[in-house]
Amino acid sequence: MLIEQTLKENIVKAVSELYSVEIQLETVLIQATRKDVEGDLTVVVFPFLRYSRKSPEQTAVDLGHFLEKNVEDISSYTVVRGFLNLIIAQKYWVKQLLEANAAAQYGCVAGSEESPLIMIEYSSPNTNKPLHLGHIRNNLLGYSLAEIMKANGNRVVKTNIVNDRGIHICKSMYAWQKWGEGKTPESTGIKGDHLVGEFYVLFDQHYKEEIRDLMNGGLAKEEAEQQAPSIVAARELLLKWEARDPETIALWSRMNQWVYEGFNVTYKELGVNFDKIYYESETYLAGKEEVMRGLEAGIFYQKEDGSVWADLAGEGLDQKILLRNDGTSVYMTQDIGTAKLRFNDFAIDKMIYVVGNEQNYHFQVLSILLDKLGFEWGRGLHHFSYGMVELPNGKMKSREGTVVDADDLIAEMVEVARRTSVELGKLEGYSEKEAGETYKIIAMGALKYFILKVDPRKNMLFNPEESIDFNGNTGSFIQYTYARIRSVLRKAEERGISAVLTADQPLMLTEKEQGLVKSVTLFPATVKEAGEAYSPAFIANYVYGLVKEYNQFYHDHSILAETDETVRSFRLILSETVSKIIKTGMSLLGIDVPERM
RNA sequence: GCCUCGGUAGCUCAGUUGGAUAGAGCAACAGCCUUCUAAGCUGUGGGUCAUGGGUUCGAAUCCCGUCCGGGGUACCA
Repeated sequence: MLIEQTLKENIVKAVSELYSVEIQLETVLIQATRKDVEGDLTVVVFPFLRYSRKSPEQTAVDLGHFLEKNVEDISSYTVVRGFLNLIIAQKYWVKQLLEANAAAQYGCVAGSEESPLIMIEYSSPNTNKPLHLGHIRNNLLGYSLAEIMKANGNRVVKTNIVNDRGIHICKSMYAWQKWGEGKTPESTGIKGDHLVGEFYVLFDQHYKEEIRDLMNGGLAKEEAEQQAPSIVAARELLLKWEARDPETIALWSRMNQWVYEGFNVTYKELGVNFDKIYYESETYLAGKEEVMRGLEAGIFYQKEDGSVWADLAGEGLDQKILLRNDGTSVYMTQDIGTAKLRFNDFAIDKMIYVVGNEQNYHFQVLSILLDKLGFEWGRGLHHFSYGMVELPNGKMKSREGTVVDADDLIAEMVEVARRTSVELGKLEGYSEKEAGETYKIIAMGALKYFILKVDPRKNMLFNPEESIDFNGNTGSFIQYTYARIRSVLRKAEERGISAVLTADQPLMLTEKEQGLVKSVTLFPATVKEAGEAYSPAFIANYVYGLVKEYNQFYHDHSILAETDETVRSFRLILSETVSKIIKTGMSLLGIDVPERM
């Protein structure tokens, strides 16, 4: 059992005995002692002054005396400026370390059949263009979130809603029909999603030209935008699609298939996957049905032109359109249908949507609408909202071509990792295949960590020139530390050194060793906290802190050369435990760690 | 206009439920490879935590105002 809990209980007892007041366990605050002050854990005594009616110093002494007497692992205490600093017996830290090292999945809670079922939606691409940097952030956050939720003992279903229908797809389809010359991924050697994306761009180019020509011919901008032949043709395709025109459907399936094959390659590179994929083309009708049901039930209302609306004035919001006057559905309609199908398919306890913060309003409304429609889970939807990725020259705009393509970025990261590794003379003796795999692990580690270490809620800046970094607070630094520990452990094995240690063995720990063990014991709380706050960044920054601390320890202490067997055993176990935590922590971020680098 | 989220070192970012003297990395400068991997370690310089008030033993953190920026705001997804 962790000592914090014992301490809290004893402080409650102490306050009761000394000052005759019963306080709540939660009001007791215990934190790690500052590095420059003697002690391990610090009790903040200020909240108790009103009960003790004494000075902070005197109150701290009262409590310190009580704890020293009543808690076995407390060896002594100091009082500095009203803070009670407890010094904990070294034996306790050794015991904690041995427990951590022996645990099968230290810091993680095993789930069961009865564990809450959490569905996490992430990725959710449109099928008219390849994935870009913004999608990468989404995918990494979603995957990591799922891993963290699992580590906290939940059952998790990862899901993806593919926006496979709509005017955007028809634009690519029309461009391909008109200018495609029968090109396919096979005939051109171009990845399917990129090929379709090229036609989307092509469409936009022609569309813009047409608008310009029409405006030169005297039309107003709005009229030109409506009358341009390309957009008229794309709309026709959409109508044909809705009417299930066989030829249109065939082209639609064919081009979407190209995109899926392309996406799957990128997903594999990113290391993300899904348990269940929904397609908008299969859910939007269910949404329409729900809206019509709501209309009949009087929850929604219809305007003269036939469009269907929700009045959310009572919620402090506006009017929201749900069906256009031609009966076609909008974004919201589809999400209603998708949500309904999901809750039919799975016994979901909690639904989490990983979607950018530009859609905060959308999810606020979705939650209310589902609630109005009588779904008791409507209010419980959780929108995991994250900020945008910005480039040095501003936002990414796909139409303006200022996007960082996911595949290009990954390829570039791998290349830089390879070059750096070769320059540093690492991986000698590795086969080309082994080395290639390691470059990939390093490259993806750098990319993933760079994105996940940032607080999801905030917008983040990505500078392609500077961000591809392998030094400092990076995934590579963490991987490097892991590889080095593994190397030490291999050497120990080669030399026939094994670690033998029990908690009772007398041991004088150095300040760095003790600090490191303390950080190790924080890991389970970190995972739990991250699970509640849904924050991979919390895990990332913890792991970095631990690794930094380990590196300092590593440079100050020899591990293998130590002559004292007890000390050497302790350091070996400490190193091994740290490496296990690195591996677990990084896996919660979806990052692999290499045995060598 | 209204709603919402941000503003911490030159740059990119941390900062647990309010706790002690605000922390890393990058960039700059100076050191450290014959030992277990130098993708590392050590040191120096760098801060009005946007700003003004409030709450209290104590505020980067909570509340209010102001300034700046992102996003949203009735038929794009």
